[in-house]
Amino acid sequence: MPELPEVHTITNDLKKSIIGAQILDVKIDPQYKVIPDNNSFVKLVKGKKITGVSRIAKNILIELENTGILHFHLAMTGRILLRDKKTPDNWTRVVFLLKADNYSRILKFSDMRMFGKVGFYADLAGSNLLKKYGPDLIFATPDLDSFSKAIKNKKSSIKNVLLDQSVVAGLGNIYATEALFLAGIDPSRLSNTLSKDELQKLLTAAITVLNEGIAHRGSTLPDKMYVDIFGNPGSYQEHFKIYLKDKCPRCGSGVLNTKINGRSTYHCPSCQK
DNA sequence: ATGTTTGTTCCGAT
DNA sequence: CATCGGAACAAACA
Repeated sequence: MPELPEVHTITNDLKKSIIGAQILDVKIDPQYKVIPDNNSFVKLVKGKKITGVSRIAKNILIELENTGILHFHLAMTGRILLRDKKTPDNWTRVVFLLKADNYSRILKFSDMRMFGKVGFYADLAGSNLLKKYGPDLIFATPDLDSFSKAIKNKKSSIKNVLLDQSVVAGLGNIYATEALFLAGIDPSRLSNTLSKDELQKLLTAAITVLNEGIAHRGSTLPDKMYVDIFGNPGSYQEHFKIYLKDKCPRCGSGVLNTKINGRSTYHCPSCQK
């Protein structure tokens, strides 16, 4: 599910909602496995105070006073929910009981398909999170030269390269598809055939769609899987130009739905060259 | 029953 | 050894 805009929205909302709270208790579904292991996780996290919330690429980090970092990756169907009272939520895997001076809340990690990850790390260095990412398209926008170099270094379709988080961090299947439409580039083009001008358009388009996604609090597809921490859907899906579309909004041509490296791709054969 | 699905990692081929 | 593409991870829905 979540690409950068969804993860960014969740991170910002958590930042406003849970900093200063103490984690009174942690419950893990015994069928579910966290890192390093369920027993150690509970021991390490229980009783700790939350001092910060941040995002690295599509990872959410909750900093705990003096002890370390809670790490969440939502993958395809992960959710983080903040509830005021006990509420039945599907696919709940880990539950944190939070207590602050003026409230008690329940923080839940839910994940239908269980591709996501929950872990505790004593520090960032132990987490691998610092190594594998290219520049964050929102926090550390690359300049054209470094973007070009990273893109041309790869031998694959431009769509596939945009999904490679070690090239640039943040795009997923939907926003990469939208960015390529906005830039007028055929997603199946080999990345090393793009001109400087096309790369500039693509970089600008990628940053634009991610910012618009954030402004609309993310995208919720027809399956309703993505919701924010309050359980509310995003609305950027109402502004998709090409993803899931039949007709090109620019020229009216039929949109082609193809697969590139196994991922569903939409493009206009007339507007994207 | 079969084919889809917002992400990432691992493995075999090149 | 590095890189790429496909399979796998697992669950629900049409």
